[in-house]
Amino acid sequence: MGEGVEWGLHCCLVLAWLDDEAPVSTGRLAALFELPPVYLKKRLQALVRAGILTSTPGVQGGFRLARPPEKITLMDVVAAVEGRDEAFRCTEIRRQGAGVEAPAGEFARPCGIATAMRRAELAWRRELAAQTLADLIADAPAGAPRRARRFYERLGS
Amino acid sequence: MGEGVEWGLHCCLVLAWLDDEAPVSTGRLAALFELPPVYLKKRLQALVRAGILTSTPGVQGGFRLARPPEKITLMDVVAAVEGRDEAFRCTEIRRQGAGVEAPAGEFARPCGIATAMRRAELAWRRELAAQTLADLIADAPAGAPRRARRFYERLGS
DNA sequence: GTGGCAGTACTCGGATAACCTTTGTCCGAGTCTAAACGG
DNA sequence: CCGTTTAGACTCGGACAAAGGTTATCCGAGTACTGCCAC
Repeated sequence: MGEGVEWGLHCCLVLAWLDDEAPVSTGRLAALFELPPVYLKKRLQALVRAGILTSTPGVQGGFRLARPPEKITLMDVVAAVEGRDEAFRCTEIRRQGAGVEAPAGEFARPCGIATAMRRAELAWRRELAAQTLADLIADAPAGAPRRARRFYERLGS
Repeated sequence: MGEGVEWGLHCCLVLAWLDDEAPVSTGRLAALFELPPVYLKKRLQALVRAGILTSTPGVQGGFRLARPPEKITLMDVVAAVEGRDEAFRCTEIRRQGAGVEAPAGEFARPCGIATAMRRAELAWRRELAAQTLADLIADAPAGAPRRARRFYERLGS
């Protein structure tokens, strides 16, 4: 899994901490975590396409959360950054080789291996969908949001 | 996730179907699914290193299951092929940027994001560990094992 | 005829290239600010 | 002094290279079979 997921989640968390007063630019977000600014922007654009963030162009522009944190699940962010297709991809090799002699009806039911892998991946998705940004905010250390705000305001000077 | 997982699982299933009469060579396994033989061998070697398969060199050599199918979980195969490290890797970016001003004790507890991601991944692993090769055998179509054996024997001619 | 032996063919194992996804970077389109100018 | 205009600078957005990982391949070490030879 790419590092963009970690970046996206932390950025969303910071955006929630900053209380949506004004859009936060890529440079400011990158400075908050010492990340490469331009590449971070590329990843945030994926979140914009998924409808998790909204972007406002122009000077004083930037990103902000499109929904309240309670309405954004970790699954949303992961799917936006990493893609919506499943990790395990069944290529139906059971039909090749020895499978070409099988009656066609045998492939009506999905491959058992694909089913098992999909079941596991579904458990993963379910767990991710059960956690929202609001839950992360609740579990975060108490001082972190305040420190982020102070750091952000000092950044403007 | 690489395609080697699908290949490895199907090969393990075939090895179980063939009843462990004799080692099955890479070429035979590749023919059973029309896969590139040499690259398939590379992936099976990973299963050997993990102790899931045993390999016997020499003519008439090949691979066989190291344990009965009830003792081989999908998690074992996936971990052997794909690696044992977690998909989400926390790089502790919370300590960078605004985090450098935080008191050291704040980082005693693990990052909430990493915890949430780990929880989801644990659910995935738990689901994979709950399914064994024997379960896949039970759910497979009845005719498939017999057809695999016939195809395999005709391959020797 | 039978036991031993050497040759041979076939197998796994690890080291070696090609392709592709991911990572990282750049420049153009659009927008708000702010200063300058005229009334 | 105030409204308008115009230049500027900063932002996002998508198109463009470089790197690491995965995919695919080749050659070397080892083993069992097979045919041959000696006894």
